[in-house]
Amino acid sequence: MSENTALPRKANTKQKIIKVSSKLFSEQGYKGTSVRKIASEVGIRESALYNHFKNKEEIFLCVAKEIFSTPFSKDSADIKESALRGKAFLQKFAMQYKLLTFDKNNENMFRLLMLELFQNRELREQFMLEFHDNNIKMFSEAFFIMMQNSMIRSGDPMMVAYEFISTLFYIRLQITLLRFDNTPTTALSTQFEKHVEFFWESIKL
Amino acid sequence: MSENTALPRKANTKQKIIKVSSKLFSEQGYKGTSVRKIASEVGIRESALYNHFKNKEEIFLCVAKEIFSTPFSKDSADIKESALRGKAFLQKFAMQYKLLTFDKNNENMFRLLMLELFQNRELREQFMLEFHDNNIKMFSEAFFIMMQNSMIRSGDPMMVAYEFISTLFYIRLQITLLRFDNTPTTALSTQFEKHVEFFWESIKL
DNA sequence: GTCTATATTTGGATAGAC
DNA sequence: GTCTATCCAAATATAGAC
Repeated sequence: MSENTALPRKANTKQKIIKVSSKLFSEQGYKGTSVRKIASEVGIRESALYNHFKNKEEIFLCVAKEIFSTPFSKDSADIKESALRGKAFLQKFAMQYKLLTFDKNNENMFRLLMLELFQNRELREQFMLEFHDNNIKMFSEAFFIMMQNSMIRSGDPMMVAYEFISTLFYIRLQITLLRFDNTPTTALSTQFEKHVEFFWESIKL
Repeated sequence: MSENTALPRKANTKQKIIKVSSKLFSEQGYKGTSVRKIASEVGIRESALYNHFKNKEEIFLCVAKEIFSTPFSKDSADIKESALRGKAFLQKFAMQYKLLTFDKNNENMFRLLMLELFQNRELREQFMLEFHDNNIKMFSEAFFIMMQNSMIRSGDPMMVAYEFISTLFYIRLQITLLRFDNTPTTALSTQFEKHVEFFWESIKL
């Protein structure tokens, strides 16, 4: 067997640090996670950590970068086309949202975001931008098109977007909270679908 | 002037500690707030703090108690009556919710709740109960009554309750985030009202 | 790149005088 | 109830040998 069958070991210490930190930060928060704990869980001494990162802050920033690296494809090019599919468009988005909610890695990053939201101004601004503004913008466009095509009742497209998104976020927060305590989320597992159903009934013509 | 014109001074040290801690915890979180900072802001030595509280944890618990002491009157006795008022009932609740959102003290407690939500299991459970379950229960009742009286389209009352509450929460979170950075909330100031408008249009018969 | 050793700071908490 | 003094533990970070 060649020496890199599984992992290149040494060269990947940095990756391992990121992975471990990612887990710890998302469970205990920034203040609650000590460099000691990170090092010990990685299996090296604290001093060795500083060969890979300047300080604790830099480790955090490296981890935090991943929070907003969501693989949501929002090609505003084909929004027009997608919007014409009406309910199916909403369903597709809600399903992607659901997948993210239950994806282990995205779940951790979402938890980290919530944990540090009020501790980190930059995180707040990015949250507003990526979680809110961008989605509002996209859905405003979509709902506007639906209105033009008499698929839904007319009104302020941005308002409709706001209503649609807010509930998705709330469901995600609730599920993430329950899962953190290993509480079953069965009652909520179909909430995303139900939301789309209810919402479409509310706006369709 | 008698000696208790303004404040009884000594006897109220405990109250001052609670007030100061309340502010600090809600800004920096539990870990981010040191007993040193609390004592210094109160104007006493750390050791003196321990005459009033056993330890830091006890101070926090004392502060945290206030989080759920919301003065929401939910006399389930007059729910029946209130529900019959339909839209006005939703408006009234939304306005109370709005007041809480902008009330300085409630704002701090809400921020503290969000800050420690993923750090404190008991807080999570209380959040689920007080912020979610109780409201869902009340609104389920109310919407059920409205359905029976053909005021709104029929469906699962709990689902309708969920949709109504989730957006309120989202608005509150967003406003609290903005205000933490002293960002103007003008764009959101009427969001509660708009939500009720949109929502009522969605369900009314 | 990792280790041992150590510097330095900060934080929670107690003892005992007043 | 508050103060001074002090203790102890934990945490971030660096120096220098291997």
